[in-house]
Amino acid sequence: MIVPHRVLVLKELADLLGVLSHPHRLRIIEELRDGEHDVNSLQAALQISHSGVSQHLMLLRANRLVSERREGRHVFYHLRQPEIAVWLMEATNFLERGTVDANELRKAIGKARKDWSGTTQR
Amino acid sequence: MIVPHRVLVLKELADLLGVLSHPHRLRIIEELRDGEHDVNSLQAALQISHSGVSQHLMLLRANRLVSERREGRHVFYHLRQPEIAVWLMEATNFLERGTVDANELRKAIGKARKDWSGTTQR
DNA sequence: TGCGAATGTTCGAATATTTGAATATGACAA
DNA sequence: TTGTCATATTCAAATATTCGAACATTCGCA
Repeated sequence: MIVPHRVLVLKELADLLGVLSHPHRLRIIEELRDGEHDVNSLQAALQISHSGVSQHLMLLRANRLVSERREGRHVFYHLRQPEIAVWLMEATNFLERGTVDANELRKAIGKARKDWSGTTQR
Repeated sequence: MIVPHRVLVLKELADLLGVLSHPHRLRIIEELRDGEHDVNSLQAALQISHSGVSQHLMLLRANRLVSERREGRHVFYHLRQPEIAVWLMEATNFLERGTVDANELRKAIGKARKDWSGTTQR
């Protein structure tokens, strides 16, 4: 039995997950969680080349995860749907998969959750 | 300021999302949502080569998303954390991103949600 | 024992993603 | 207007992913 709408939705969902599946892009989303930032401040936070930041932002923009606001020569980016950051954080529940040292990871997850809790806008 | 535990967690999270970001693997997770299936029945459902199914299962297994139960010459797979299927379904909220025809996608999402609701195993 | 069905593994070609370097644009300040 | 800073875009190399075909293994049954 062919179920075309499922196939379509799963394709879209896979694309979305693919866009999200990069540490730098997750960091960007994390940074934008508590409000807008310009490219410079993102670059400072991520410690990668500005062209890298720019390209990741381009991908996020193309997939409508962020949008921009220009102000003079600065471009400020913000999350279109801040709830996505909350949703991503829930994924830490599924994270203990034994690929790195389990204890170290568990501790890191605990700390990260603490960092993240309560800071999300809206 | 360097925040190593965040980097670690985001790396892990990105890996997880990467594993999930393939339509066939999402289909497998969807199929397994309501209980275990063997490779054959998954292949019948997905309509791809058995080696494809096998390779996707291998990846899911390596990332501890599924586990197996052998019974004679059959191998039955099930989700380690069925809640992950529920979590994935929530992502359909973020899906309307304009990459395909928005109306068509909206309709498909509606149907898929209907299919999915209520069927998930505890 | 030997055959066939169910599953797993390996390989290489095709394709996609990531990266940094180089170049371009556009706005502000002097 | 000229220079410079913030951001975008393009390109090509390096790397990773996906896929099907071929081969391997294991189990159950005749």
